[in-house]
Amino acid sequence: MIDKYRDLQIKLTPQRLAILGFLENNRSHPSAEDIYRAVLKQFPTMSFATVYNTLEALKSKGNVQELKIDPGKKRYDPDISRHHHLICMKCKNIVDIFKDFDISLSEDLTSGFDIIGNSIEFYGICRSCGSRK
Amino acid sequence: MIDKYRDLQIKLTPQRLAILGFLENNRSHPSAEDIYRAVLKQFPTMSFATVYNTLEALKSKGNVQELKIDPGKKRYDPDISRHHHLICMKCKNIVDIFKDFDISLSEDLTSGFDIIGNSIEFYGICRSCGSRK
DNA sequence: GCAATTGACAGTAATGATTCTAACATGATA
DNA sequence: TATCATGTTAGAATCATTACTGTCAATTGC
Repeated sequence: MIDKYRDLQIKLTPQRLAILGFLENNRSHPSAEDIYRAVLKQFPTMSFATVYNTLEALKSKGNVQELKIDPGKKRYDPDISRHHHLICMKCKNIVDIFKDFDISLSEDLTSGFDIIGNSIEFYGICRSCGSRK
Repeated sequence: MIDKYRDLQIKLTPQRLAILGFLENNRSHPSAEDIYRAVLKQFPTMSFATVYNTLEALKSKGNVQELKIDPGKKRYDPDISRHHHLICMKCKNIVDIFKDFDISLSEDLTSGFDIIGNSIEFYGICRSCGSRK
């Protein structure tokens, strides 16, 4: 576990390992609060500051990506491979979409921007929200 | 001006007309505060509540769309035609991209969601931020 | 035309997410 | 061991947003 994250080049404290452990293989795209709540069980003194600090460290090392999908709160995705998201407009559940789309921009559309990347979000209603009415 | 917005089916008060006037042909994707500041010149008693209420009314009538691009604050786009956005990762400037991409999802990728729409964001560095270093 | 209802307004309070701060603890290094 | 950098913590501060309240103006039914 420790070996796995050694190349992150950040100090691996117990709190950070707990956060990393919670994020590992986590497909739920948790918010800072979700992470806080989960890690609180192991570390009752955990504070939000530590969660945010750790997320910031992981983000800057490119080990976690911040999702802007949910207005009002950030959500975090430990899967940094290229993929897209599908979000339920009712319950805000997010699922991953692994498919490549060709959406390159021709020079005349970039307004002089240096393009670095893109992301695609799909919106809809998930099965359980749809069947609830 | 009034005629133009009559079909909105909302009461057209002077404050609302000022907001509508500011939004008309506005390509800056303003935040609630941008709108508040702009309209404050005409209506020194304007309050944030009125800005948010009006935006909510316009949104529910489908006359404005809320952008989730900028984490920490919502931004609003009076252009409701289908288009995408390119955002500067430094200054958060947003420019419109008018181009159609074919990004439909095949049935096996939807996880049972009823798909309603999608949006594409491009990320990069705008000319002035790039030349600043 | 006149009360009653509705909707909008401004101001303010409350909330929720995030960031900041200062004190303390810990670990690595010399 | 002493020093230094970094991480943790609790709480305060901040920012965007939402909710609430009393007031007022426009609109409706009579």
